[in-house]
Amino acid sequence: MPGVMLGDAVHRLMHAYKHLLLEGIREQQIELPVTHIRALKGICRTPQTTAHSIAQRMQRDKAQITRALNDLIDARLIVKLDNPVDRRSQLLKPTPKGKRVMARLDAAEDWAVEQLTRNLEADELAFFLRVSNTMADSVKQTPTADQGKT
Amino acid sequence: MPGVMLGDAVHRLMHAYKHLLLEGIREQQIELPVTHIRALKGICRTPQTTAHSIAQRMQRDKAQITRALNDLIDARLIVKLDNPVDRRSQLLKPTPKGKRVMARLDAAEDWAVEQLTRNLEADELAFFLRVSNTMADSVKQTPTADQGKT
DNA sequence: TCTATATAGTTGACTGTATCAACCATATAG
DNA sequence: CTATATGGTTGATACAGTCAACTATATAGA
Repeated sequence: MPGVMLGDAVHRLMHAYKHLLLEGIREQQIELPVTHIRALKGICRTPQTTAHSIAQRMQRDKAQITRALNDLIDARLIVKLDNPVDRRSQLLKPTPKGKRVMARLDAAEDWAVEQLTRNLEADELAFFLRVSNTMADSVKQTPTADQGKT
Repeated sequence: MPGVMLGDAVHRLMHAYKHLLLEGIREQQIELPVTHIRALKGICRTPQTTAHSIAQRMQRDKAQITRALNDLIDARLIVKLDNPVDRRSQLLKPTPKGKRVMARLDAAEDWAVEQLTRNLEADELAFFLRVSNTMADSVKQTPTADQGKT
């Protein structure tokens, strides 16, 4: 009967990760919520990104992305450039400052992940990732309440 | 470099679980946020529970618990009884209605877990739980934010 | 006993996360 | 040209999490 335990396990893990990450980030003297960090990471990692593609990759509501992006722009971490092929959207690009912050963010995340996984072997972590993604993916197959929103 | 992937994996899984759970709950025609459900479950499972012990078990802020408990009381799902051994606290007990709701909640959660784990073997799930808990637990060993703070 | 401190719980204020619906501008199919 | 789809913005709202101040009771120590 793992029914009860799975929910708690996920919840606990989520908090553990989030708090470690925030701790690492504070150490880097950066003040950004986790959502913003994830968005910035997406932008730094993929060139030619738009708000839409970020929203898709993060599987988040585009409204949330818009607001996170605005904060990142206010903080001078990213800029919007006109998209030559579609005037509705803009391409997102990190500023030099954004890249510097990203580097420190990566360090913070590495540290957080290291804390989280220090009692694990590499193969255990790989296994975890595989199973975790299998579970997350199995939602998409859900027949009921399928609204297919992208 | 699993650094990046772990965060996303946890995030994705958390959402998948939450949404499945809420979907199952809606199907049972119950309207309760996840926090409330987790609190109610804690109360139903353990006799002689207090707000404090719920907060501890869920690792949540006691303020949050207070409010969730109030909602559960308003919904006539639990009651507070005077604690004979400590007049500062009250014992929490599900009402008959609370127990009935809990049963349906269990069904909803079972369904959600089943959706989530349908592509997994039992041993994979067990392994996942072990690894997940190992990670969540490793936070507690953290030398508490003492990493070369400037 | 009186006092200090710890604990259980409540409340207010605030931040962050997630979602929905309405809306604007541009793109594109017919 | 019109209808519709898409990218993005905004407002509103609900949930989640946290912190600090506060009340009341409990308990240890001088």
